[in-house]
Parts: sequence; structure tokens; C-alpha cells
Amino acid sequence: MLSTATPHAAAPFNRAAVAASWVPKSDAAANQRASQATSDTLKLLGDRLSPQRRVVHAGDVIYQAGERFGNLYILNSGFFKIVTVSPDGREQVVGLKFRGDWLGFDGIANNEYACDAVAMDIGEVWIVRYDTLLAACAAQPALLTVLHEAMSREIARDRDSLMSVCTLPADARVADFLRYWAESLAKRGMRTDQITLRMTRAEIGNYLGMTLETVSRALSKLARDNLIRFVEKGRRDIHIPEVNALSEFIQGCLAPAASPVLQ
Amino acid sequence: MLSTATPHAAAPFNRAAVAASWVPKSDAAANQRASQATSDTLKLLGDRLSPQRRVVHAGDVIYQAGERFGNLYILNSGFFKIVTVSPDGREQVVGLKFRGDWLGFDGIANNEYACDAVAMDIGEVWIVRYDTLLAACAAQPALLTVLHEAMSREIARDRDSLMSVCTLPADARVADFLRYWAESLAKRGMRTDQITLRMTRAEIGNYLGMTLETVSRALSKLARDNLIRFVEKGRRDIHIPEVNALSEFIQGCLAPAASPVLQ
DNA sequence: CGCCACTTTGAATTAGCTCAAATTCCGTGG
DNA sequence: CCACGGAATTTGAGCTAATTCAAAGTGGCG
Repeated sequence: MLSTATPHAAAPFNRAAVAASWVPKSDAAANQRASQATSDTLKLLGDRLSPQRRVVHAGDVIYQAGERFGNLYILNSGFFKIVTVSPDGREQVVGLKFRGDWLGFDGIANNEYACDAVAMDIGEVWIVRYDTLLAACAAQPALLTVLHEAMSREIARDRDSLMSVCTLPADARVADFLRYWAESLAKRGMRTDQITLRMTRAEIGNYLGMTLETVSRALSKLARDNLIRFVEKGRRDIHIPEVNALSEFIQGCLAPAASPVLQ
Repeated sequence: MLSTATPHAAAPFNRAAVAASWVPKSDAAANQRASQATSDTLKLLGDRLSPQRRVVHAGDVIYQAGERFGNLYILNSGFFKIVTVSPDGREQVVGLKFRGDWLGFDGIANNEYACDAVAMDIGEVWIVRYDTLLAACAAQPALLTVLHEAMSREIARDRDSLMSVCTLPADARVADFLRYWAESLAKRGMRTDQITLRMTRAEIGNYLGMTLETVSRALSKLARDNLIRFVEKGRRDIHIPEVNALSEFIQGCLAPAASPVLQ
């Protein structure tokens, strides 16, 4: 029971083997609770901060790396990608943002934003001056709680991202990406059976650490296996009959030789 | 000047080509400022919170995934790794912590920790009850500033991690890992010419998304190129004559065919 | 001193990348 | 309304970086 090497990366610890073939199931009740929580939080923020609102269109840049920090942004609707550029010019999509997510936390530490926030669709962001927010938090502890929870969620999510990139083979990474997107929608009360990817294959590949061709091949494979279906013309709309099936597919990628019956 | 494909992953954007061969240099003055800032912050926290202190030894677990959240921890000395386990048993080192870093932010959102914090050496952590901290922050805005800066830094750092894994080939990833470690020490006023890795090759590989053999080969190559030197017996102590040379090496991995003179 | 975990190195294999070409989609202008 | 052109996507074929498997070497610690 020593480190059973995973397909993609070594597993240097001994605990991995424990949770054999348990597959996490999407929990409809939990999603509904989360959806309510998102709405409640947005209502709280809207009421207490009465923030400035801004309608954005695909491609709009809310803030850019290097720009002086001052505002945090709350995404009321639409989809954003977060992009960083290394000093030597490498670009990387490092995060995706959905309704209820905050943008701009990265700017607090050095008083300037560390990345770009780019809208991927029509949407609305709420603009909150950071110092105004802090003042409001002093009077309303509930606001501070909400703020910290948002930062905490972002930290936890970033780690999941790293885990996916480090431990999953390409096909599974794409499946996990779709699962994540669908779950994100489900947690916000949006329909999850049919999703519209607002990213090109190249962007998805960049986010997942693979080439656009590999993304395309992975999607084709998922379609062949009936885990997804391309809707109509255009390959941006994807029908996912059963989100849980994606999780099982990921499992299958990890333990290709394990027979579930024997042993 | 359209997307010049990077060796490891596609570059889906056009901005990448701009910053040609600019290599970020380690800035001694900035490091000294950062070191002072870390000390100042720790002093502030120590004075205002007079936190409970705990000495830890290598292998000690400060908190575990699933455990009820209640405390944040401030690392006064020593080194920690942050490990997450997916539901299906994949383990992943998702972060490294140094003096002045906080641990436990991931627990705020769901009121339970999402990962394990494991000491890699002897050290001391300061224990702060989260609600106590919030109360103190209400009276001392400086504390809140410090808290948010720490969370912000963690978010930014996690993104750098993802960028490294997604855009760099294996050798460069290892070089970047060493550079990151050395820089982290430098920013805290510790000597950086000779560092002691507290991780096995397997752990480093896990953190960087590659196998232990690949880590070993990459380190051997770096030693062959005189970018690092193994100190004495034992391959955990590494001498880095010139941290900036590591950055240049990373550059070289990215643009193997680019001649710096021509064009 | 000897065991055991860690590391190194080699050889063969393969997942994913690069390069290339064909196809589809969508916006634009005739 | 339809033709056209550029961008995105798909798919194939070969190649390469990194993995897997294997074996030998090394060091720390009881």
C-alpha cells in the first residue's frame, strides 16, 4: 500500500489509497442552499453598500495588472476570466469568476492589481471602493464575514485548480473543467444541463495547461463517450446529460486497470 | 507577431511577445524592506494579540482537512507545507509557508479546514482564535490591514504557482521552484546562498506536477550547468551562487532558438 | 554495522506537443 | 440574400519531453 503512482504525477504519501472508488455526487439540495446564499449575500451587499454598477460586455477589462488598487468588484451577472502575465511575457488564465464572486483581492497586498480581469460576456459588476468597504465593515460585521468568506473561497478554489493541473491527465482535466463550470452554475441556481463555454479552445487549454488541440481531442472523446453533446451548430454550447458521469470519467482516467468487481 | 507558441502550452493571446528577453532581477533593497515589513508585522501581531505560541517539529500537523475551523495560525519560524486531498484520494502539495505567513484561511468559508498544514522543520506558530482576531481588528484597523494583505498575498502566490505549472517545462519549473524558495528566504532576511530543502524529491515533484525522477534529473542538470551545487554529503542542502542565473535559465528554456544578438 | 528510505541514472514507452491540412462558423460587405 | 475571408475547430501524423519501470548507489539513524 505504498505510494501507488497516479498516472500523471507521483503520489508521495500513503493516504491516497484509502478512499478507493468513492465518487463525489452533485448534491441538488446543497446547490440550492448555495444558490440562496449567493442571492442573500448579493442582496446584503447591494443594500448596505449601494455600490456603483457597471454593465460590461465581452472583452471589457475591469482592471489591469499594474493598475493602482482602489476598488473591489462583485460580479452580479456574467462571467470573467482572470489573466496574469509573467515578467517574461507568459500569459496564463488563472481563474474564472461567476455570479457572486469578488474580483480584485490580488490588489490589496501591494496596492496594485496583479492581474487582468476580463469580461467574457455581457454582465454587471458592482464597484466598491476598498476603504469605503472597510468603513462599512466596521459598522456591519456581517459584511466583513462575507468579505472573508469570499477571499477564503478563492484561496480554496485556486488550490483545487492546482490539484487538477498537477494530478490529472489531459482528458480528465477537461472533464474536470466542465464539471467545475457546471457545478459553479448549479451553485448559483442556473441551469447546468446546457452550458455555453465563453472561452476558445486555446483559452481553455491555457487555463488547463495543455494545447488547444489536446482540448479539442478531449472534448471529442467526451462526446464520443456520450458524456457531453455539442448543441446545434457551433461547438461552444455543450449539453451535459449527467454531471456525475464526468466525475466517474475522471475516476476512470485515474485507475484504468482497476477492475471494480474483483478484489 | 501572432501567438508564438511557448514550449509547454499554447499562448492564446498576442501580448506575450512584447516583453522580449527581460529578466526580473532580485532586488536586494526591496528584499530588505520586505524583511523589515515581515518583522514589523510579526511584532504588531505579537504585541496586539499576544497569541498562544506552539513549538512544532517536522511532521507535526497543525490542522487537518475536515477539522472544524476556529483558529488562524501565524508562522513565526520554520517551514510548512499545505496539502490537500481530493475526494478520490489524490494528494497534492498546494502551498509552502515561510516566516510571517498565515495558515488556515481556507477554513473560513465553510467553517472547516480544506487542507492539512504540516510542519517541515522545527518552528513556532502563533495561534489566534478567528473570532478573537476579528474583535481585535475592530479596535485596531492596522490588524485588519495586515490580515487582508496576508490573504491577498496568498491569492497572488497561488496564481503564480498555477502559472509556473501551466507554462514552464519541467526543468524550468524546478529552477523556478528553487528561485521561489530562495526569494522567499531573501524577503525574510535569511541567507539565500545556501538553502536546505525540507522536501523529498517526491514531494517537490508532487508540488510541481512531475515525477520524482524528473525532479532528480532536473536538479542534476542544474548542477551540471553550475546553477546550483550540492553541499557536502546529502542532497538536501543546495548552494545557489547566483539566484538571478536561475531566472535566466528559465528564460532559456522558453526561447531555446532565440538568438539575443540578431534581430 | 546494517537497514531502509531516498536518490540517481538508464532504457523503453507513451501522453501530449508540434506541424499541417481540411472543415466549419460567423461577421461583413457586395 | 449570398459570397467571401478570417478565426476557430477538428483531425491526422510524427516527434519529443516526460513518464514508467528497473537497478544501483548513497546516507541517515537506530
